[in-house]
Amino acid sequence: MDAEHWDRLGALHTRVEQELAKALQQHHGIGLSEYRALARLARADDGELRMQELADLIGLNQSSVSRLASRLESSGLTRRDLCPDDRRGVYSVITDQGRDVHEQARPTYDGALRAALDAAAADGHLGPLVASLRS
Amino acid sequence: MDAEHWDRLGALHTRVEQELAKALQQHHGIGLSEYRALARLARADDGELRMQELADLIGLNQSSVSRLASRLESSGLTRRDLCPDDRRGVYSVITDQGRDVHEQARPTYDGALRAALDAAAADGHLGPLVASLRS
DNA sequence: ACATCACTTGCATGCGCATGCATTAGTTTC
DNA sequence: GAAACTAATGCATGCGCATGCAAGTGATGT
Repeated sequence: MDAEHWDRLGALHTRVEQELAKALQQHHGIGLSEYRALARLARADDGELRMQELADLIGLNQSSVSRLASRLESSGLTRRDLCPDDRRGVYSVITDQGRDVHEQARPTYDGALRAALDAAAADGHLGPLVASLRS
Repeated sequence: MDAEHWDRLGALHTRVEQELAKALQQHHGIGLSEYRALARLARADDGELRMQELADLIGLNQSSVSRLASRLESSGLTRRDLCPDDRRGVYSVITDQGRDVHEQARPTYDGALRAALDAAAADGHLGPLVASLRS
């Protein structure tokens, strides 16, 4: 895995993420980070996670997650809940509406992922890489 | 390759790219896109590429590349050159100083890539993925 | 003339870094 | 032991930056 191969992987990543983002934005009005946060919350116990946990799980830093939670909150997809035993802590909790949006968006996401990978596999430059990832 | 695997690949990508960016910024005062543009220009014929070519090669928008070229230009690493036979076109051309910076930065980039991948390989969650990429 | 192409520019968005505020934990002092 | 200081932790906010999209500018071709 040299710089050349990493470049190709980056190209693949960029393309696929762009397609995923476009599909989610178009069909559900949410971004990629929003979707991933909802997905993590949906499978968490009680649908809630501490901010920093969420940050680690979706690979964003703490401040980005704070703003992300604000966006989700103002869309009614999550709410904030104070941690009872440590009043510094805040839970981000998925709402019923958030679960609905996630349920509806999941097939969009999965489908767009398959489509994007298929398209990349047909690309002469990226095809072999995709094939090796799928094996 | 389902959503779960794609998530892991994204996590790996994010981590490694961050390390690469940090290393380049710290040791050479340039960002990742700047480095990649220099690398592409350095190996192009006469060290020059049309804007759109460069955009395709590094996976950025054409408008982003226009701004990227501006940044490189104001740092003296590239210059713009009008295309003689098609006056709509603009070449971005690497300067001697740009080649120097690229030569100096390349080992930093390659070393940071190796280090980041080694670190990820040691991670229980990402290790298998890195191993499969390296095979 | 009109459409197209290559690039630039205005604008909005999402991100990371540095910082600040509130809370908690640990340590010293009396 | 209680009060007071000093970190350390969890999150929010100000700021700047790179990016994408959409509209604009100028050159080319038909």
